[in-house]
Formats: sequence, structure tokens, C-alpha cells
Amino acid sequence: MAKELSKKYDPLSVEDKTYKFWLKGNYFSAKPNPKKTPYCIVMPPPNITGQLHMGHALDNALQDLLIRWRRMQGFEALWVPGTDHASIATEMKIVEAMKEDGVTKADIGRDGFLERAWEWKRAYGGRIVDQLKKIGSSCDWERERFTMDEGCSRAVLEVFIRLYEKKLIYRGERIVNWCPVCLTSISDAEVEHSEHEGFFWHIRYPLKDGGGFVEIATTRPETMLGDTAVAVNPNDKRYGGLVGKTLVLPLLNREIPIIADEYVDPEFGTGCVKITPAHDPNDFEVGLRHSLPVLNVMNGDATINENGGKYSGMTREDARRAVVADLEAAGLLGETKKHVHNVGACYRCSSIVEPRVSMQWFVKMKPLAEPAIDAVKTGETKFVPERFEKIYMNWMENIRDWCISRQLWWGHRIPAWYDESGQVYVARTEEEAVKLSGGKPLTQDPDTLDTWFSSALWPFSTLGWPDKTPELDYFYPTSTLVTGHDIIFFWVARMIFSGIEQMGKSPFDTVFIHGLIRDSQGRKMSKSLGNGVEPLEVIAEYGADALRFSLATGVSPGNDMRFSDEKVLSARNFANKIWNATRFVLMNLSDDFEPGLPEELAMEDKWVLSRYNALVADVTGNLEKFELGVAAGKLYDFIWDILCDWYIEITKSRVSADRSSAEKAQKVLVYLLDGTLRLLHPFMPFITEELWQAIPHEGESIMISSWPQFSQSLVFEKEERDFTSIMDVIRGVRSRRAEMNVPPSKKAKIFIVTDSAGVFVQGAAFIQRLGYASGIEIGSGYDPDGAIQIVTSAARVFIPMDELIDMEKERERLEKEKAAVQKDIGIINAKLTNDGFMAKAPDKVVALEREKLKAAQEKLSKIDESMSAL
RNA sequence: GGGAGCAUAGCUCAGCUGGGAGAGCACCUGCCUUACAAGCAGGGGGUCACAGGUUCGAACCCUGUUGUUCCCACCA
Repeated sequence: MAKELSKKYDPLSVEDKTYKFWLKGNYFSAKPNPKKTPYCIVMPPPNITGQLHMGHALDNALQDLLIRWRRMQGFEALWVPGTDHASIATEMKIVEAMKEDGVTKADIGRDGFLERAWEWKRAYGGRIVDQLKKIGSSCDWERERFTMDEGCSRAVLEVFIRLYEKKLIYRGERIVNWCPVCLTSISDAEVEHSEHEGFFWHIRYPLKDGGGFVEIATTRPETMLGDTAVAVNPNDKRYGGLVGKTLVLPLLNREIPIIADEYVDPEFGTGCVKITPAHDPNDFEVGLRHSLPVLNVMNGDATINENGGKYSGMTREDARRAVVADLEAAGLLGETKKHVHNVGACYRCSSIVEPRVSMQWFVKMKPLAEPAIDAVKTGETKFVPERFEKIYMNWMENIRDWCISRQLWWGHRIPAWYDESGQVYVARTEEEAVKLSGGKPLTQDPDTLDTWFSSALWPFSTLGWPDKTPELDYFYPTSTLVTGHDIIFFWVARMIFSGIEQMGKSPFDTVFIHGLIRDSQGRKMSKSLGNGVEPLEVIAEYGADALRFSLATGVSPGNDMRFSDEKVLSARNFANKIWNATRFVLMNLSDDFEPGLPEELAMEDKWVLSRYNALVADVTGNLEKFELGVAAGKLYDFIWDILCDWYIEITKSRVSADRSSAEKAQKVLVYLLDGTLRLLHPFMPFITEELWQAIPHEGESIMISSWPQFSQSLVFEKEERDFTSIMDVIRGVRSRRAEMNVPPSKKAKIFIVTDSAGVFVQGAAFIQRLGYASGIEIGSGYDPDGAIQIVTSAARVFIPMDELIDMEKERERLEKEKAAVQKDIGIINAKLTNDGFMAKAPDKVVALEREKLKAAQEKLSKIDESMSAL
């Protein structure tokens, strides 16, 4: 029966085989099942351009952990996988690839481009999915979706139309963030701000009437080409007389007015502000209030356009240099101060974003944000850790309208058509739009939607919306969303308001936020730094389980974590430890072995089962609170320390003792292995399956076996205490021997003087084996002359070793130990005689202190006995 | 300008609702004790950033300080 295991765990020989076995068993599949409670996770869809990186590995390891655990607990557990078309990221990559072929978007046109894009999707869209399988993801692959598949596209269309009809989508000319490299507008969330050291240029604008100058200050002098006014604060006495006068804009000699507006802070700069409505959001507002002309001076690629006079055609950088030089030459340049200010950059290509007026589509956010705020306030959706609620709230409460149109081709095209006069018709199809227009010839809006518009619908579009499907009915709202804190605004927030708007309910019960993975020095992993660690390489070297376990261990929720090889290595060693523990158990299994706990349990069996039972309760409780790292740590400690270093070690002496004891040990060992492998399965799915299949077991696969449950019948407090006193003696013996450099090969007899002879008789074999003894004698008296002494609270232990003992040193050592115990007693007594403590500390704590005091006093009296005998 | 996180052993970090400071790695000593040297046993090492406060009791709660990281923000 015993299956031969190799001496070391070899993940490569197990993982692919096991994954195929699971697929063949169809264990990942889930469907509406009225007899079970649903548990559902939708996977944050990776970009189709993507390659698996550590972030994905973490994200998916955590999701798989939760899904596998809930599945074992008996939930109908569905994990919906899929990929995102990632419009801007993908389009950039395709354009780049086209560059190598010497082709531009203009060359091949929209249809030609989309053909290439779909080809790209076919070529690379499956790559990351295959990589996700490598880490063991137990997704229902038959439900895999893509944000641009037929169903998701229908959902996008439907949401757009509905929001438009509710007047929550509108089109308008606004200042937007414009990326001059991606050549598209981007939303506020897509702009990354960082501090730059620049200059504060002071420029003099001459008054038309020749009465001198006003001096303005700017960080972007090239935008003066688009100035249509200069503003001062209406209450600023310095400039009161100037309001209404006319200035001559230097270099272009255009006449512009001086206006008064509250927006100007008289304390800042010179108190005069140039107003460029086409290139600054504040100036745009000022322009609206004062009906100023909006003069756009830039092309899409941020070169100066025909409105920029002699500067037209220059890049914004060249134009800035030229403008400054010309102003200086004209004697209109004042002071130039160094100035640190925030500059916005495109989150995709890091180019500096240009605020620019243009016609775009927007989602009106206020009405959508309010219920989304309530959903979190009322606890309909909870964030773990809680602090991310604040971040979410802060964003939602200060939200501005969402620019959703992109000047890109790869994505969902905006369902709006225009007639010759520019009249807009929003409809589900072109035919409908034509009908609305009364049969006019129409052209469709060339723009596509922000890629996050479709991912915002993910929790319900993947379940079949807008159709009424049984899946939607059963699995929505989903249970847990697992994602990084970097996309709370991009994605989480938008899913919440979209879910509430379309489905009437927030899409998740819990949003479980994790941190980002950094390199070993704490830097963000990035391609440009070349410090990224490839999960697939780690898996090839250490195994997927080791990677998963290392990602789940020692991570406190929400905090960034550093990736380190050492951690993976120790997880790999842990896997090997379990492997070998199982190997040991199998090697000693009798041919006629029958699984199940023995009817009569020995002290040590009760001890270990009691500890195991507590582990079951702990791990389950931790998982329920999303304390995954704590749960992993407890499993590690139990398996390594309790099971391997203690229980298996004492089992060895039972194997050679008597047959009934050996059989009991076998049964308990198999029971413990079965249970701990199950508890560990969500963390380390591959090795646990392989080993579970190797031991006597019931059922097809560990992944569909049941989650262990705490059992009142396995609570054994007395045996826990008794066995601990055996362990104390063993530890004491080992420690003393090591201190005196006695090698294990040098065995000696051990004499134990104790009042609990019964317990020590039961543990004698273990003390003998683990204490390197040639024999054990348990009695009521011993002459300590020439013996090493060990004192625990339950026993005095003697190891006769005449030749090694310096009695004077033994006495000194005992003195020291006595002092230490007395100090302890002092501390405990201080507590127990403290009225405040006695009155206010919980009974449990007081009882604990009393127990400690008793143990310490017992130890003290034993030390005294030993010393008086010396 | 707001907000948040972090500061614990040489390094990387755990420490769940306050009740005698932990792990991994590194280091030192001794062991191939027949599951595992990817191992075993033993050991050294910490003013839990600093200063106050609350409490019978604080690494943990409160206030402030310092350092550090991050997020948000239209002062030109």
C-alpha cells in the first residue's frame, strides 16, 4: 500500500500533471445551485498585452486561496476569469509593432488597424491566461470573458445608452488632460502628478495707453501665445485702477483686457495672472465667467499651431525657449526664479500632459457617486483593511465628471452619430440613429470609450448582463473583490457606482485590498529598472506552491511587500518538510492499515490532537478575517514544530515499542496529515494534492474534500499540560547537555524525581530517546552528587556524569536559576497583590497568573531541594 | 496644502480585539540521532523611533515630535 516517494519534493513533476487532473475532474466549474450558498470572485482582468508579473501572481494566489477554501467549506465557489482589451496600452503596443513594419495608423486606416488589433488579441490574449494556470488558479475557464467580446460589448452599449437617456452622459467642450504622445484625452485618474523643478518667469505686459506695464508670473511662458486676458483680484488696491484697461500681448501684439476675478490670489506671485482659457482649467473657468475668447495655440502633438504666429510649428519646449529669448530681447522679461511645481504626466507613456480644450464625452458623476458613498457607509460593501474606505470616500466625495471619450481606435466605439449640422443621435445601432434623424445621412463619432468604462461593468457583464441570466441571479452581488490599492479609483470605485446604477446593488460584499510587490530593496518593480522578478522563473526554480506560500506569508493586509528569494526558499523548504513527513508516515504504514482515529488515545496523541484541533479553529478564524498571513504562519509552525519536530520524533520510539502503540501512532499520523494537508491546500494546492493522493484517503481530490472542523471531542487540556511537562524535561536535558558539549553519542542514564510519576512513566520512552539517555529511572529520591541537574516545575532531573561535573559550578548555576525564578515570583506576586489588578483584570488573566505563580513556586521548591542536597 | 501607511533582533518582516517580545535569513556551538543537511539539537542578539498621556497593566490605545514611503489637491 505504501507508495514510494522520492527523497526530495520535485514540483515540476507534480504541477502540470495535477493541474490537468483537476481540469479533467471539472472541479473548477460552478453553476447556480440552490442547495448551496454562492461564493463568487471576479478576477481583475489582466491586459491582453500583459505578461504575468509578481503583482498578478500575488493577486491570483490570494484569490485562488479564498476560492479553494470556500469551495472546501461547501460553498458553490465561482471564480470568473477574463482579460481586458486595455485600449490605450494595447493600441500603443500595436502602433509600436507597426512602426517596425514601417506602417502607420493613417496608412492602413481604421478597419485595417482593427484587423491587426484582433490578430494581436488572438496571438497574445491567451498567453497570460496560460501563465495564470501555472500558479494553480482554479478559475471556471469555461466562463472566461473578454471586455470586448460580444456580451461585454452589448453591456457597454446598453450602459452608455441608459446613462445618456438619464442625461448622465453628455458631450461638451471642456479642458481635458491631453497626452501629446498617445494623441488622446485621458481622465483625471490617468494623470500622475510629480514635482518638477522649473522656473517662475516674470513677464511684463505693456499697457496699450503707454502707461507702463503689468507684470505676470508663469511656469509655462509658451502658453502666453493663447492669452486672452490678464486678471487681478477685484479687491487688490494695487491694481484697482487698471481693471478695464487694455494690454498689448508681447510678441504677438494682440490686444487683451485686464479683468477682475476672485480667483486671483493677491498674495501669490505678482497678483496678476495671465488668462489662457484654452490651456488651463482655471483660466477656462475665468474665461467662461468673462466671456473671453478661447484661443487654442497647440496641435494635438503639442506643437504650436497657426495661432502662435512665428512660433507655429515649434514643439512646446522649443517654443518656450524662443518665447523667453524673445521677451528678454524685447526687455520684457523680469525676474526668473527657480520654482518647484507639480507636473502631470500620462500614466501610460509618462509624457507631460497638456491641458487642452476639446469636445469630449463625459459621465456626470455626482448622482452616481452619492449611492456609491452610501453603499460603503452603510457597510453594504466593506473594505479590508478598513482604512481604504477613507481613500475611497475622499475620492468619491470630491469626484469630478469623468471624461470617457478617447481618440483611439481599439475599444468600444461611442454609439453616437452626427448629421451634417452636427446634431447628435445616440442609438444602439446606426439604423436606429438614422431613424431618429428622420433618414439623414449620418457619420459615427470616431472616438472609443475609456477602457475602464467596460471594466466598470465587469462584475455583472461577465455574469450575462444585460440579459437576465440564472448566474446573475445567483452570484450577484459577488462576494469578494481582491485587488491592489493602486486601482481603487480606476476600477473599484467605478465598479461600485456602475453596479449600483445598473443592478441596484453594490457588486461586492468585501473589497480585499493588497499592497504592491516591490523588489528586495523596496523599489517598485519595473521594466525600465530591470528589477522585475519573473514569477514563471521563480516557479520553475522553486515551484508554484513555494511562490504562493511566500506571497501569502508575512504579509499584513494592504501593505506593500518586498519580494525576496529567501522567503521563497524557506517556503520551498517547508514544502519539502511536508513531503518528507508524509514519506516517513508512509514508510511506516502497515499493510493492513485502517484509517480513522484509534478508540483509545495515549497522552501524546491527545496532546497533538488537541493542538491540531486548536489549529483548525485558528486557521479558519483567521481566514474569515482575511488574516491570510497569520493563518499561513500558524500552519507552518504547527506542521514544522508540533507535528514534525515533536510528534513524529516521539513516534519513532513508539514504532519500536509495542504494536498497539505503533498502530495508534499510525492512525493519528494519517489523521493529522489528512487534516493539515486540507488546511494547507488553499495555500499550496499542488503538493497537498499529490501527498493526499498518496496517503489513505476518501474522495477523488483534496480540492473537493471538506474543510476540517473544530471538534469539542478533541479538546484535551490535561494531556496538553502533562505532555508539556514531558517536553520541559526533554528541553532541559538537551539544553544542559549542549551547554556542556556532551555529544548525543555519549549516552547517560536519567533519573527523574517527581510527584507525577504516572505522567513521566508514560513519557519515559520519549525522554530517553530525545534526551539521549541510556535509560530512565523514576523515583522519589536521588543523591545529586556528581550529576547534572535540571529543574522544571514538575520534576527534578539528574544525569550522572562524574567526570564532567564541577559541583561548584552546578551550585552557581542553580543559584542563578533560583534568582531568576524568584524574580518571576516577585513580578507575579506584585500583580496578584495589586488591588487594581485584582479588581479590574479579567478572571482568565488572574487565573493564568495564579497558575504561573504555582508553577514557579513548585520550581523554586525543587531548586531548593536540589541545592540543600548538594 | 490635505490624508494615509510605516519605524520591533545584523537583514526582511509577523505580532489578530491591551495581559511576560516572535519567525525566516544571517551568526555561534554540537550533530549525517535511518522522513528531510532543503535537515536536527542548543545558543547569542531587541530602551519595540522619541517625548508625554490614558490604564491595575502599553510594542499595541490617545497627543505631540522626528524620520520615511505613498495617495490626493486647478495657487498662476
